[in-house]
Amino acid sequence: MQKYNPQKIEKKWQKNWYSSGDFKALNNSKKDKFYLLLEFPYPSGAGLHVGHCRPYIGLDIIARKRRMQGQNVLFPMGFDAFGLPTENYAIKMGLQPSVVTKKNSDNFRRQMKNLGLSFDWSREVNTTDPKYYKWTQWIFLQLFKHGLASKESLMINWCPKDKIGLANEEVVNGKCERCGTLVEKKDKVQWVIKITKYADRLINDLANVDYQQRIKDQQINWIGRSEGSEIEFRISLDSQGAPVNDFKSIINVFTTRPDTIFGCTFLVLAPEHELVENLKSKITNWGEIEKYVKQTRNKSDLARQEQKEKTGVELKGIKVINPATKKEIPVFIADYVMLGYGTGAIMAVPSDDKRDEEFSVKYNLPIIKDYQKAGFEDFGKKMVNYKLRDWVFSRQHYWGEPIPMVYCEKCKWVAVPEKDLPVELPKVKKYEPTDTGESPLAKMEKWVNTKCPICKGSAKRETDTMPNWAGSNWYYLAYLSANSRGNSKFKIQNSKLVNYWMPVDWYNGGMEHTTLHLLYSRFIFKFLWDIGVVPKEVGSEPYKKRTSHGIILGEGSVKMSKSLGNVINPDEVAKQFGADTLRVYEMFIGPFEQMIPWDSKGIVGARRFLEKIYSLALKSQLPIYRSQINPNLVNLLNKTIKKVSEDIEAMKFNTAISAMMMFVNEWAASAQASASLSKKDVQKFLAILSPFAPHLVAELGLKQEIWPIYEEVKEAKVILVVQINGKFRDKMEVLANIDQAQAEAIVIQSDRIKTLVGKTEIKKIIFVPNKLINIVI
RNA sequence: GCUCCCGUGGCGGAAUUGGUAUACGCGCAUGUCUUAGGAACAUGUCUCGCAAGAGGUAGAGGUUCGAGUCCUCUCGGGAGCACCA
Repeated sequence: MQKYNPQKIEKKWQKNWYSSGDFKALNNSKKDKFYLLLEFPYPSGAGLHVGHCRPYIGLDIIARKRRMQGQNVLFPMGFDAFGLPTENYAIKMGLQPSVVTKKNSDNFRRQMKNLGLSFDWSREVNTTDPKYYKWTQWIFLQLFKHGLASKESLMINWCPKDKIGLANEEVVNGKCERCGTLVEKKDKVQWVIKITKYADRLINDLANVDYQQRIKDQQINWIGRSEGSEIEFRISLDSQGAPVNDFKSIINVFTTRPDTIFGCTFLVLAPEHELVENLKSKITNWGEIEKYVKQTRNKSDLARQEQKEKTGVELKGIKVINPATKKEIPVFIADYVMLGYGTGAIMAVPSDDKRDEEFSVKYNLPIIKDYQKAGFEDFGKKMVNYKLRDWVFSRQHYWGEPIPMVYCEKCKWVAVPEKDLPVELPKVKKYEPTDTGESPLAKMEKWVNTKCPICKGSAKRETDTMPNWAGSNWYYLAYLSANSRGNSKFKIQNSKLVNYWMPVDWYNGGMEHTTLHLLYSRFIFKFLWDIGVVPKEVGSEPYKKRTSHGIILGEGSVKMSKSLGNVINPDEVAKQFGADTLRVYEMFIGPFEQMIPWDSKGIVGARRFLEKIYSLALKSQLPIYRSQINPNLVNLLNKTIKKVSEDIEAMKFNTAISAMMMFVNEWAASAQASASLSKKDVQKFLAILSPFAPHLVAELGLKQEIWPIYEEVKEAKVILVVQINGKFRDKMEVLANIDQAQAEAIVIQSDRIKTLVGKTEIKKIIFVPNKLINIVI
């Protein structure tokens, strides 16, 4: 008998699939469409590791099954290749980033093919292709034209190591999401996109999509909508005792608890609040105030969060009137109040708020514990606040999409005309980031100096580039019109294709993108829908369903990382055990959505399973194993078909495989006794196995790639569990569908039950048809 | 601090609506084939007990004929958010 040799058969079938275009999706078809999407990777120099492969294999199984079920499946792949690591690597090696990108994507593609993944490679996209980013820039122009992109001066998060500005979403615990460096605050003029205008829709429309609950929760939490009131506090007297009546004399606070207004005994402003500067002339302790404000500005966000004790300074000479009690109360600045949230000012209610209480205790301020709340729920002006910030969209680096804007002294910021897109990245010799926070493109005078599209006077190009999240905002639309590698003529406005394919039926990606790419791309899709680029009937949500996989950890449950040297390369696993073994093992290792440690010993189980199938399938072609059919095995096959069909859709790949293992164990036992399966049934089993181990099944000769239909098994006899007082005592085979009286009669006659019950009185008998009988004594 | 998730053998983990706890795999043990090896094959593998039986899903209570599953509390682990007013 031949030995299972995956290395040989896998190469053969991969060559066959990828040259024949087996996985091509049709842009029009009578079949049902099914758009299955995976987050496209950033092609790093390190290549794929086994953690990347987990979602690829999982979704590949779904794609292959749906094709067998007769659907027109679009399962595309591409590369999101702009970004810092490539730029840094290119700088180090003295290469052009585009050269590095090509090399890395080629390697990623090779590795994916090595796993037998059924991507439609004819639709591959790459975000760094000028034909692609032409449309990324086009979207930016639309945002600008609709007033959703503007250049603003603001305090941004600045990573001193990467020398780049960061969006709020890219700061994790006060540190740069990418490199972990402590983030600084920097005053900069930046392009900002008004995602906050979509905050409510981004929350509300979650009701209409099928996302895992943890994903919805995280997005809702991030957007952080809270309803409350804005309340005006008037400044009562200046330091000279004269009334102040100009606009500066009002302090607006935001509160979610207007009903606690009677308990408000002081106000607190964020130290950076503009009113502090405006009230300078009235403040008697200005020196002290100035010092505190300076201290706050120098503090990092993390240091501000970590400090345990509350600090602050009273604005002496300033008092405000509590609009409910009409009493004069003092005003403080303190760094526990943030400028970025609400109005940057709060009414402190020490009786109801822990933080205010701490502050009151420290500075000896009155705490009123007993006051009227009822009837004041609507005090002030109703207002909604969000934690979500607008999206800082400028990056001071080379390897990104140029922002297609021109600055003219006369006409100010002017959009590059659409016909002039793409604004291509110029080839530069030096593209190191600068300490001044200026983009490396700024030094390219030839490129920077241009003409104003409006007045034709001299003008300068924007030299900042877009963040690495820009290209992934619309890539699911790019796949629709992509036709072949490097030659795609993308068109974003293609209502026929968009109508046919969108929305994406099922989208899987990492949890780490929930408040980044996933949120951003939902926002951009809604915008494209609003301006009519996406047909109305498609709806304003790009993804119908979103799932997330768990990451794979190294052995001993530590993170797999280059620095720990515990990264497992799928190429090596495939070389040693075969790609099918790797596929089966990664799916069997544990629940798909759960974090799981890699176990190099466990792989052999998957390999043994496939070897067993290989030899059983070959044996089953021998006449001796055909002569006798084992009906129990046929029943089990049908149950297995049902289980595997359901489990794949629920992403319970681990239990699907365990069901197939049980079946194979029974099959092997049956074959030992020379009773086996019909040719047709062997084909059925190979069919349900094929999404998991496609090479092996192809080698064993699956005749028709059709997903088998489960045949309901009508069992004549069932196993009835017998309990006494809820404890398992016995089981017996009885005819199916017998009633309680019949069951009782049979059970009572059993010697075992007779002795156990003895002479004790039977109080009650619980009967669950075809399942269980419980005697209560 | 708030929100969510999770605690089952030596290990990864199974267990429709509450109904035989530990499926499946790894590891381990014994044996077989083999010059040898194991990524081969066979059998066994929660605890106590010779057995009958008893106990057992982090701990303590509760609901129920019956609880890994539902409720309450405690302990432990993980994730997300965070002076968010």
